[in-house]
Amino acid sequence: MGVLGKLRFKDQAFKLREDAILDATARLLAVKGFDLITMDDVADEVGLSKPSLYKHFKSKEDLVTEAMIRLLDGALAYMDELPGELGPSARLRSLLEWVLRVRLSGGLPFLPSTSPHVRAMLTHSLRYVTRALKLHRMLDAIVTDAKKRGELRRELPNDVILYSYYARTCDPAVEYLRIYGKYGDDAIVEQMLAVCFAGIAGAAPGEAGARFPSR
Amino acid sequence: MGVLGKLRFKDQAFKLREDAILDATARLLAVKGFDLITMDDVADEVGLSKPSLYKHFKSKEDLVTEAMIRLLDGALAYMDELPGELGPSARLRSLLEWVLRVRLSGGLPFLPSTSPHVRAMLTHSLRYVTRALKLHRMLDAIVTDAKKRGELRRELPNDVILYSYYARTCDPAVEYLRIYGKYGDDAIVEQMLAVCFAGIAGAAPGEAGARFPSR
DNA sequence: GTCTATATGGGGATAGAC
DNA sequence: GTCTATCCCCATATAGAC
Repeated sequence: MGVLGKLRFKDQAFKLREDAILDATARLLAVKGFDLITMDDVADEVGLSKPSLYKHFKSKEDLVTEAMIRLLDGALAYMDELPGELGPSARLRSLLEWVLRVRLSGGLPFLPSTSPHVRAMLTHSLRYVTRALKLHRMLDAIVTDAKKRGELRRELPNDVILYSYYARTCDPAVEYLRIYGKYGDDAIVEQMLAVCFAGIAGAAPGEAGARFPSR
Repeated sequence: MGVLGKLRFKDQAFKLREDAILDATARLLAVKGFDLITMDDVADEVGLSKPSLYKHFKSKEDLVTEAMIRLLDGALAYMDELPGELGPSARLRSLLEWVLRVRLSGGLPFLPSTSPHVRAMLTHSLRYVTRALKLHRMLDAIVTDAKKRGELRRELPNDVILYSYYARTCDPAVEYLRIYGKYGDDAIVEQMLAVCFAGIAGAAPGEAGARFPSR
């Protein structure tokens, strides 16, 4: 072993510390959002000093981008592990449930929704965009399949379904239900899934479908 | 008239300028969000200098809170103007449509969703909370009524419906549809309403209702 | 690679003239 | 009440010792 083993050990430790930093970043992102995070916060959370952070990530934007990339990787890995016999609609449900549970356990920043600044930052990262596009295409195919089977409403365009779906992953209703509604995590997930897929409207189609011209 | 008339004229001008400031604030909030707005931005947008802003509003938080209050007042006024014969579900649709159209025309900050900081700030304003509570109670009664009529799903608790409804007013899907989907405003509003009330699931209840245990 | 100490810049808020 | 000029804190990022 010798020198090579030592180097690999060092690399491992380095990687572990990086993971710890990214964990802390994700946790803080979920609580404070991008703008209000300070590098001091992250450093304190990990138990490192600020300059050490900059040895790992060259800027705050880089750090946050990396955390978001890891998040997408988690989602992609989750999709890969789903059993092959699962139908398209169930796949969508399952992924949304996973994302909501990650969020409820304090891990996930509901970030892509936030400021234009953050969106611009992420879309300028090739590595992020690559993963986002891969996931998007995968989900787009699933939606198409689900519509074919009648599991999703055929009259809705794919992008309307997908963007609404993405929005549910960062839906503030989750926070409201936890803070004001006093629901447990399981109940929140269940309700969110129900509303996402079935909507809030009941069986009376007359009134529910009625429109009132605004202005 | 004399002195009194002059004073009233001055007050009117003052009020008009305040409205202009609040308009600009709302516009900027919609674009940049609370954290990224600077008082210089607002001053420039209105064509005033920064210290003059502070003659009208004692702090940035005060300014933004006031803008949000005016927004709620607008919603309350809109609800008052709805024709009495309109059913509960149609009232909900109509208000959501109004909010979305305000947002699409660049006016509305989808704020209450954002950071804990902003939420704390607003909940500490008695005037804001009063209005929010008034609107909330009004909508709660409407939801109860709608469920009774079968226009909304009876198995959903009121707060689940309401928080989901609130979340739709600041749904990032609107931005995505405009930016990537290239839809017109009318189409976006229509799709958003459809998804909100009817969900994305289709008529095949077997698969759509299936669950997959996460983890 | 890790720390203490510091440079730099931006933005909220104000002083003081007019 | 409006402006110009300024204060001052805070947060990103770095210099330099160990």
